[in-house]
Amino acid sequence: MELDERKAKILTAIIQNYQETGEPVGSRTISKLTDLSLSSATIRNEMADLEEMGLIVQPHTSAGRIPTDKGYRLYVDQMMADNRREVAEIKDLVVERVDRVELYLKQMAKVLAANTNYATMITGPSYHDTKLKFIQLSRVDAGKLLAVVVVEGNVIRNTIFDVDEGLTDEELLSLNLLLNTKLNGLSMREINLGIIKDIEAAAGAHGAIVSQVLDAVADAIRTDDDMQVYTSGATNIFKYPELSGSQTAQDLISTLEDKKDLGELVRSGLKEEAGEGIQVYIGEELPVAAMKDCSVVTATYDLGDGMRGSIGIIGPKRMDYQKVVGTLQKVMDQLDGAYKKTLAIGNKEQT
Amino acid sequence: MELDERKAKILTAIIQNYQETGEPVGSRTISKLTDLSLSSATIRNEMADLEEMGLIVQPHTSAGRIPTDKGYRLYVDQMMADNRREVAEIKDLVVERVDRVELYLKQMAKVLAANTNYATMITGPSYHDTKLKFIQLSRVDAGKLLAVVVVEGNVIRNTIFDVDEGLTDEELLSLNLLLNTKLNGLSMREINLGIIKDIEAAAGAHGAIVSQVLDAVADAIRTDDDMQVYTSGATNIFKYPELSGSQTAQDLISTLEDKKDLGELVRSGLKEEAGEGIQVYIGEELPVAAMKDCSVVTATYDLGDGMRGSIGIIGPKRMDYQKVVGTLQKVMDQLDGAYKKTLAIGNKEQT
DNA sequence: GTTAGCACTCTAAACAGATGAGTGCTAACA
DNA sequence: TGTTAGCACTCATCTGTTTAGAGTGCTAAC
Repeated sequence: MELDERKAKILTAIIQNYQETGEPVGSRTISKLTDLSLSSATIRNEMADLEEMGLIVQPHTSAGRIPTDKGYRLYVDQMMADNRREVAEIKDLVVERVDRVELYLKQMAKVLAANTNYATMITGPSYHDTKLKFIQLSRVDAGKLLAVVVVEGNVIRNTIFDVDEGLTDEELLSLNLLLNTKLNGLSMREINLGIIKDIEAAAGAHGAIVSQVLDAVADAIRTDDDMQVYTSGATNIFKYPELSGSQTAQDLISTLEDKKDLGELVRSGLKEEAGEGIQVYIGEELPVAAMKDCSVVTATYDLGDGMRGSIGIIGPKRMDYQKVVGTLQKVMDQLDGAYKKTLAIGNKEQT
Repeated sequence: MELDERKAKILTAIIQNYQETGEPVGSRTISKLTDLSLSSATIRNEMADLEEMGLIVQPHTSAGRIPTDKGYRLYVDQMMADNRREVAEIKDLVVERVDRVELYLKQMAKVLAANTNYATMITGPSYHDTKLKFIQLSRVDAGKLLAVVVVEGNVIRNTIFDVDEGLTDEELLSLNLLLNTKLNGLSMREINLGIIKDIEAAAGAHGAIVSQVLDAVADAIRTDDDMQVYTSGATNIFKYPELSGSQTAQDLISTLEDKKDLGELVRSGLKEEAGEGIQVYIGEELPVAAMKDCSVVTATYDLGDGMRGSIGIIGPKRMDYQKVVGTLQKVMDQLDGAYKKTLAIGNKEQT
């Protein structure tokens, strides 16, 4: 069986109507809705075909049809490109006084959730490819050092750690100088054994302490919870009856609260960098069981300086894919390198 | 009407049975449950009295009775002290490698939620009374300074801020020295205009920069979101049918996600330091409308060094007050100054 | 003061039609 | 050959009714 243009139109109409109403859509509705000017009987014949092809199903006899995962997949892959709707301006994208990427992302999650009416998640960037900008060791207590690390994007990390040997103030000063000279501009990934050896040698008598320091630096850069995930708008799922059925809602909210699965989900999307970076997962395609009634659209953002992470929007299968993809696309465009600018403005306001 | 001992026993029995089952409890049940060996008819008479006193109600005619807010209040205030049950050991209180109070509290929230089966929230400590331990200014970019502030408890805060004047390395060094000398051991609250003037004078030519720096320090100490609130176990509310009724659940989860109301709620509790610091809010007593079907038990923790905040446990009105209060009491005992010890261990493991 | 007995109330569950949306099929039509 | 009108059929949903059971309040007896 082949999907001719008329069938495609009908499928699109079903998907779009179901998206709005959440109710199975019948042949009469389609007959009136489309500009095909066909009777409901004809539509019925076509719908029978579409059902045979596995693109739509009836929840029960004598009910209208709803799209299957396969139907959505077809829709997303082929039909959406055609009539790309102009995306409404994103409101409330007021990002004020942000001197930390984390806050920026949190705000972004909130704004996206408010704009789309779906749940959103954003993973914090991984800092492995981010360049070191500044390292500062200071003594806090006797035997306790504070390491402050600033990386590109003015992201600040710090740890307190113990050192075995005592250091004089002068030694600390020269160690600081040494570290900054040797490491400045390098990313964590680029710091290899050779460089470490180099620094140890240069540190002379206190070479032993270097590895301790570098460990602490690595520790500081690695975000606290391995990878941070910010979620927002979890309660939006209550807006969709098919999701707020007790068990589903519970599992979903749990998943969103837990955030562990989410990181996993998004990370897997990060690897395959196909297309324009926006990916759509529909129902069973998702690796997380709790989400089998959902669709997730993910995108990879790049704040510049190697700060890359991803954004996911979680909604019912009947989510407005066009709007979501469009919004995400738009946000990505805005985000692309935009952080630095915002940062600059933010800092100016702050003083 | 007076509440004699028998009535009290019956009220207690009703509350405890309702706590377990969540169903209105009838006279027969009480008759069998208590050791009063009274017939259901007698119990009925007593229950009619209790109802008249406003301590219990029938959801509808021909249903059993459930406690009112007033009934719970009486129970919590008077009857709980008597037979304080021995609290089960708190499991999973594994606090590993924590060098930040924030993480510690997050873990604590999780553990409490898992142990009680209620939702929990913990507010981060306010640092206004915490003593400054160490301040470090460093130049990151031209015209951009990084201020790192360490307070008691090894809590580290930082900001990047712009300065108008250029500073030489020597000037920066002496400014650092000056700040540490003048401010060490003081809390934010203790830094008054006199001290600021003092420092400005001592800074000489660069006196103007001092206020900028102090602003930044204050900014750094103030936690990012004014006051941080960590929540956990929000989905536990689905375990209680009377809360998971669509609208209530939605509002509640929203409230927990939003966290703003929570801070308010807990903050108000912080002021009145009555009793042993543990307070119980029942239903309408709560200032947050979304929580009118809930009870909240709050406690104030003190990690030492002025780091004080509070823990709240949110559950249905029929929550196990004894267990919750007991658990909270226990956690408070463990927490009392325990953070420092944990911190020390954590740091040792880390190196 | 306590208890047994009984009539009464009200909820929840179970059941039975009635309704109507929607289908599939067939036959007629262009 | 594709399209349409008509019709019988299905089934979820709604509505009203019945039934069972839990629990009460009251009264009268102990």
